[in-house]
Amino acid sequence: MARRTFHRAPEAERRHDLIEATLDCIAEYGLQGATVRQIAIKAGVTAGLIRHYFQSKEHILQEAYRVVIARLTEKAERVTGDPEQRLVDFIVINLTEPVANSRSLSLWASFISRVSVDPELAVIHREGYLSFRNALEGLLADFLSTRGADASPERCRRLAIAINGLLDGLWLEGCLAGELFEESELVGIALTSIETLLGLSLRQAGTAR
Amino acid sequence: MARRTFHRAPEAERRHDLIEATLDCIAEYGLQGATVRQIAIKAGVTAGLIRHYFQSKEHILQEAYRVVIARLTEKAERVTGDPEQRLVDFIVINLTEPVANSRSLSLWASFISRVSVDPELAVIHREGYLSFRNALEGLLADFLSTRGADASPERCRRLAIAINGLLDGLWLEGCLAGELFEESELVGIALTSIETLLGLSLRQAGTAR
DNA sequence: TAAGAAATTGTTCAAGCGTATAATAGCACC
DNA sequence: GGTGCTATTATACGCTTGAACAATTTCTTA
Repeated sequence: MARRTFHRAPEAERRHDLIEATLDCIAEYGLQGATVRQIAIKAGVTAGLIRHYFQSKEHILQEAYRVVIARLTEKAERVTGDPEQRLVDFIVINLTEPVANSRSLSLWASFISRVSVDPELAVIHREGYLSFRNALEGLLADFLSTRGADASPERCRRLAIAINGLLDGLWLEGCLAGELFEESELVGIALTSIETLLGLSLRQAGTAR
Repeated sequence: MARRTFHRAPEAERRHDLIEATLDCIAEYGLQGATVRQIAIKAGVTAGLIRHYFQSKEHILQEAYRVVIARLTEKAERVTGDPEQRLVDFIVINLTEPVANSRSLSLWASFISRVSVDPELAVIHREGYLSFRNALEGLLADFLSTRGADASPERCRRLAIAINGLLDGLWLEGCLAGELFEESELVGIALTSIETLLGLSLRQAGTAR
C-alpha cells in the first residue's frame, strides 16, 4: 500500500499550522470538535504528528489559547499617536474586525469555559486580562492628564474597570448579535458613553477620522 | 447478582434532578465532562434512565441551557417598586450572588461557545438576550420619564445597549476575577457609571438602601 | 552520494462515548 | 395482597477518542 508523500516543514511553521487548525476546529465545531484526528485532517497531516510537536492534547490547547488572547489584545496594546488618538484607536480596534466577530467570540468562550476547570488555562487567562486592563488604565491616565482632568490613581482604576467592562460587554453584544446593530453603531455608542464617563470629548473639531 | 434498589420519582422531580446534575457536571468538568454516564452518577441513577426522560444528549443540554438563562435573568426581570428602585435593584441583582459567581460564568460560557455551532441553542439564546435587553430598556424609559428626562425611543435604545454592555462586562469581570475587587466595589462602579451615563442620581437622599 | 537524524505516516490499543434493549423492581389500584 | 404498568437497572454494541509505537520517508551534511 502506497504511503502518502509528505512535506517536511520547519518546526515553527508546522506548530503554527497545527495551532491554526486547532482554532479552526474549535470555531467550527466547538471544543468537542477539536479532536486530534480532526485537527490533523484540517492541517493536512496524520494524527500521530500532533504528538510529535505537542506533549499532549492539553498542551496544544494551551498554546492555542495563548494565540487567541494575543490576537484579541495585541493590536489594541500597540496603538500610537497622541493620548486622545491612542484611546480612540483602542476603543475602535476592540469593537471592529478582526477582534470583534463571531469566530473570536466562539474561540474566547470555548476557552473561558475551561478556565475554571484547567489551572494551566487559568494562569494564561489571568496574565492576558491584567495586561489588557493595565494598558487601558495607562491610556486613560495619559489622556486625562493631557486634558488637565483629575487623573488620580483611584479615579483611573475605577474608570478603567468601568470602561473595560463596557468594552467587553459591547464586544460581546457585537459578536453575538452583530446583525442587530447598524454599521459602526456600537463604536458610536462606545465613544459617546466613554466621553460621558470621562466628562471629556474624544472627537475634537479638526481631527479627521 | 443483587440489583440495586431505587426510588421511583415523579417525572418533574426526576427531570429537574437530571438537569441539575448536568449543570453540576458542566460547571465542574466543562461540557466535555457532561457525559451521560457522569450525569447519571451525579444524579445517583444509571445512564439508561437519562434516555428515558430525554430523547438524546442534545435535548438534555438544551433544557439545561434554558435553565441557565432563566436563572441569570428571572430575578432581574421581576424587580418591583418605583422606577428608580427597580432600576437600582436590576443593577445590583445582576452583579451579586447568585447571578454573579464563577459557576454561572462557567455554565454561561460553555453554552455560549456552542451557540454558533448548534442552531437549537442559538434560538434559545436569542430569546433570552432580547428579553433581557427589552426589560432593561423598559426600566430606563420608566426611570427617565419619571425624572422628566429625555426618554425618546432612540435615546433609550442607545442607553440600553450601553448599559447592557456595561452590566455584562462588569458581570464578566466579577465572575472571572471576583477576588480582584473589594466587596461590592463592582456594584458601586456600576451605579456611579450608570448615573453618569444617565445624567441623573440613583441614590437620592432619604432612600435607605 | 551515502549515511544518519528526525519528521511523518500508519496501525494498534484500551478506555470511554452515545445509544439500544431486555430484564427487573417499585408502586398504584383494585 | 395480587396484578399490571412503567420507571429503572443492567448489559451489550458499534464508534470515536487520546495515546503509543514501529515503519518509512525526507532532508541535511559530510
